[in-house]
Amino acid sequence: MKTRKLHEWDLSCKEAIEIQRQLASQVRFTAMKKRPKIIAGLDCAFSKNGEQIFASAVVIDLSDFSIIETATASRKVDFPYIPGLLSFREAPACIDAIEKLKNTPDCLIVDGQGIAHPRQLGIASHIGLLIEKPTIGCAKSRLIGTFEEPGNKKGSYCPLVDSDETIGVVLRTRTDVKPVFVSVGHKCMLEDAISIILECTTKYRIPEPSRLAHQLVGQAKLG
DNA sequence: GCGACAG
DNA sequence: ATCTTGTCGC
Repeated sequence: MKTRKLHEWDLSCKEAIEIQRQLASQVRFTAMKKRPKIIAGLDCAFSKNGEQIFASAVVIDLSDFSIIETATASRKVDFPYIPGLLSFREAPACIDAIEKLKNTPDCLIVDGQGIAHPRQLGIASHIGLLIEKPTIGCAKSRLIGTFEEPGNKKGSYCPLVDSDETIGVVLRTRTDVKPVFVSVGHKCMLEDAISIILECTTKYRIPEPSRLAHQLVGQAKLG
């Protein structure tokens, strides 16, 4: 699928932060029109020496979780890992993989935060703006915000709060298993994000699209 | 200055 | 993210 170029990627931290501030105002929180049928998962991995980054996208049919299409890409790493600036390190490779997809998913789940970010522009939101499609951030740990421990049953969740605002939820995707951090990426509402993540989660803690993308990128990294 | 800090 | 095997438990 097509993506658009919103800015350069060869940036200093200061420039990257300024771009995040500018892009954050473009994020939209609109209700998802229809229940998504085709969903994609995205994930990255790095070579042992840390010089190469790999990204993979897996498109699945939500009705039966069958894989419709997959794509992988790799390139040289050119930005360090800095909390809050993750997208400048991983998004370029992700975009490469996304551009190889022939199908256009109704929604894309990204490994990381959406608006639950210091400047409301986590990697899920950033990628959402680049592809102009609904995106959801599903992270395995917290970046910012405070929260109470959700009930231990699958489906229970607690708000993730920052400055008196609900920026996401801490969601239990499996009974008695560590919860995940879900936040809106772009073009959807928190309620959409929660239901979609739960709908995509079956046997494991991580939603199926993301889990499959993780497996695939692990393969791509090997050879 | 100290502690926190997606992947 | 990455370095890494077996092992306890349902």
